[in-house]
Amino acid sequence: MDDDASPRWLDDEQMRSWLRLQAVIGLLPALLDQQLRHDADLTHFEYLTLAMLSQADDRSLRMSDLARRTNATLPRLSHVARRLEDRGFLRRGPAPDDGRVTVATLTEAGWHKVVASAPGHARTVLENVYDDLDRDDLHAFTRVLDTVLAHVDPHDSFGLRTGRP
Amino acid sequence: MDDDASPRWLDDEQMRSWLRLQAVIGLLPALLDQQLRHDADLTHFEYLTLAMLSQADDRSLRMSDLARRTNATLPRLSHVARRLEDRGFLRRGPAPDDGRVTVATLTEAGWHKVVASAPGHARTVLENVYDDLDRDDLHAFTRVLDTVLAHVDPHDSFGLRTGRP
DNA sequence: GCGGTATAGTTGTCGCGTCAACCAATGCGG
DNA sequence: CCGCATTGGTTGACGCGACAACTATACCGC
Repeated sequence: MDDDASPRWLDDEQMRSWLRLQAVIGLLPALLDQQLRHDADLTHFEYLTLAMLSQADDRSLRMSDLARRTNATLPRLSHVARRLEDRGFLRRGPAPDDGRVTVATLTEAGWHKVVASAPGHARTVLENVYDDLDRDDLHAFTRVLDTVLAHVDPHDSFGLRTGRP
Repeated sequence: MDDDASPRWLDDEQMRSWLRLQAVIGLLPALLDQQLRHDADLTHFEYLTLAMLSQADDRSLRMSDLARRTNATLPRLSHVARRLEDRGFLRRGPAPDDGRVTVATLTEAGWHKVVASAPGHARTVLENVYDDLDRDDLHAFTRVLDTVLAHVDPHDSFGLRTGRP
């Protein structure tokens, strides 16, 4: 199956690191999801959707832009948007200038929901990831993530790597 | 909802890092899944299951142990094991000493499947994560992951933090 | 301004994972 | 030994996300 002529393997240090990375990738999202479900009755992705809207101009975004910022496919976002709309957290309407476009707008209830949920979410992130990292750790970590991102997100879909100092 | 009295927030550096970590967590698993699905017709989790069995004594493990090593719930593993058994990659049978226990054993076909898929998987991991990290990056990365793991995996379910040098 | 193509979203179907209910075997207190 | 709780696994129902098919609007050449 498309085997390389000279199959390489991870050395001991890389394997040690890889096992840990897999554990973090497996456990951290579940933890964030749990916290938000329990405290705010929101999926992490639902929270992310509302949070992105809350930071946008007029608290509104085109579905496509929202999908890009949340790293979601358009169908996925469409489903989630319907549920969030049913719960009264956002509205969807056609764009005046382009009839194909749908713009999602955060409602007042949605805004309050984000404001109420954000601190608990931030607290979870800080406690689990950043509280025990000193500045050197933090910088090294970010630099490594940037290196990885260059491969995993070659087209810079998130717009994260453009402003590297 | 259970707000702390003094809500904290991520500073700029932490936020920069967090956005990148989220991107990696969102994109890397999808990438590994794609590669294995395409090249080996296996889910990343199916591959992990077979790989763990391949490293165990007699290429056999109790379902509970296998679940722990793959970070899966028992129901999830049970479903996957049925599919893998249907495809002839593993067998399940009762344990002689304890009638409640089921032991999963890798078949010859399953062994060959792992051997055939492993190089492509390793190659993907190396190219996307480790090839561009020098030794200092690697060590710093592992250290940070260990720090994070101490929070997200407090009970050391993976048995990764016991042997830290 | 009319056909053809590209773009933006939505809807339906299917597969996987979670949760709860369930079944089977063990161990243990009397 | 005999309830009865505990442990190990499986099964079924439901929900979310991926993929494909579909609708509708806009753009483009002529």
